[in-house]
Amino acid sequence: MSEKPYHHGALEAALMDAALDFVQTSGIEALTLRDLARTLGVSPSAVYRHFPSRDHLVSRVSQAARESLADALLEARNAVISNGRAKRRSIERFEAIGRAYVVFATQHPSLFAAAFALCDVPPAAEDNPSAWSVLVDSVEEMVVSQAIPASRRADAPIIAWAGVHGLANILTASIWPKGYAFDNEIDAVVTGISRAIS
Amino acid sequence: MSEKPYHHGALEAALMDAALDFVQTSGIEALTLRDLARTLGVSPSAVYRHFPSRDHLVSRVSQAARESLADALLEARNAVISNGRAKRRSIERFEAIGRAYVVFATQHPSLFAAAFALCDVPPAAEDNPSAWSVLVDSVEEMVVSQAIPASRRADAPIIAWAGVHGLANILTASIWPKGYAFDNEIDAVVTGISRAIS
DNA sequence: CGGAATATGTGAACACTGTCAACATTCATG
DNA sequence: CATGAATGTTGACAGTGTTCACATATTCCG
Repeated sequence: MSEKPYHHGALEAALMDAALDFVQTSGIEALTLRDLARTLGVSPSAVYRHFPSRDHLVSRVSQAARESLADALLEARNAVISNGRAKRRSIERFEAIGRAYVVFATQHPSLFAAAFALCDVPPAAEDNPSAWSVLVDSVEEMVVSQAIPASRRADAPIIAWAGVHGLANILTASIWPKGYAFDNEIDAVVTGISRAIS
Repeated sequence: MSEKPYHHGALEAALMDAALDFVQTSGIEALTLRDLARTLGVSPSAVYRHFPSRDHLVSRVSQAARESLADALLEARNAVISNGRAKRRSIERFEAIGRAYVVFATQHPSLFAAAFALCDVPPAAEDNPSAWSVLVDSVEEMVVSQAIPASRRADAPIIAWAGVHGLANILTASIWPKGYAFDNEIDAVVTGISRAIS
């Protein structure tokens, strides 16, 4: 029945959860240590027992966002029902990943922005491979299934990432030329990427 | 000989200049009204005689950055020496624009980031067409010279913008998979875009 | 010309932020 | 049980955007 135990018990995890919630609704730059502490019923300086600075907290949130994105990509890849040959299946998976990337950005714009917000605190060394390696693996699958020539093995991931990342940024940055509809252009870019790496 | 005239004379222009200088070296989020006022030898609240809020100032800086970018694109386009046919020339111009986009971003990363920093204050209605219309015009030139099929007229600008914008963001956001060199990938993406819209 | 209206700059305040040092409380481990 | 480590609090500091009352210069009109 103790109303307020002196120790929270799991502040670090609670901070991460609350921070992620807040970022999704208000954007990462609006995230405030004092707000966070307030909603958790905790003093502002308590945060410093778990994060050396606000930037470190933001960096962890950013990392979590990247993992969310990677999960969404993998899920989309695995959701592809493929009754065709390996060649066609590899292409369908690749395009599903590309679409999922842009869809994730439009459905969770603040999270997506947070995922790639450049923070002063560098992310942990081996942290971003996840989404990247999903892409690289998908390209490799296309190579072995002979959907694309092996000579494109190196460049294809960059080309693909640039395409979907650019479209995602354009769509979420409210810089959008009039007269273009979202879904049509997702298709245009994804199929364009497929042509580019064929 | 008056050491400090009460009125600055051209504060608004001076503010814009100083702000642009500052942004190029320190990034737009580090820009501070008080710093700005300090370097201009002026009181912080003087800024409010020319900009309703910091966000409006930032919005103007962002707009100026976009104009810089558009200028760089046009310059690159016009620098193409074309002794070939119209068809080949249109492609060379198009690719020069694409390269210039990415090069601008890598040479002025803070300015590029500022150009597309989403600010709470919406940019003036017809402000971003410039860079966009350079691209659209270039695509149109390729269509009339029959370098690309007319059926791609609508999608080509989006595909191209997504590609170079994505690469530019990836290169400047310090999210760069190891083992890839900048220049090689600029080439890979630009030529990839050309294939995508052919 | 001269005075009034207007434009521009100043100073002091307000609420807010991240951060830190000193102190309080609880937990864990000998 | 006692002692040190872990965790949370309080109060402060400098710095921020913003506003309000006031000071000064410029412009404009009779």
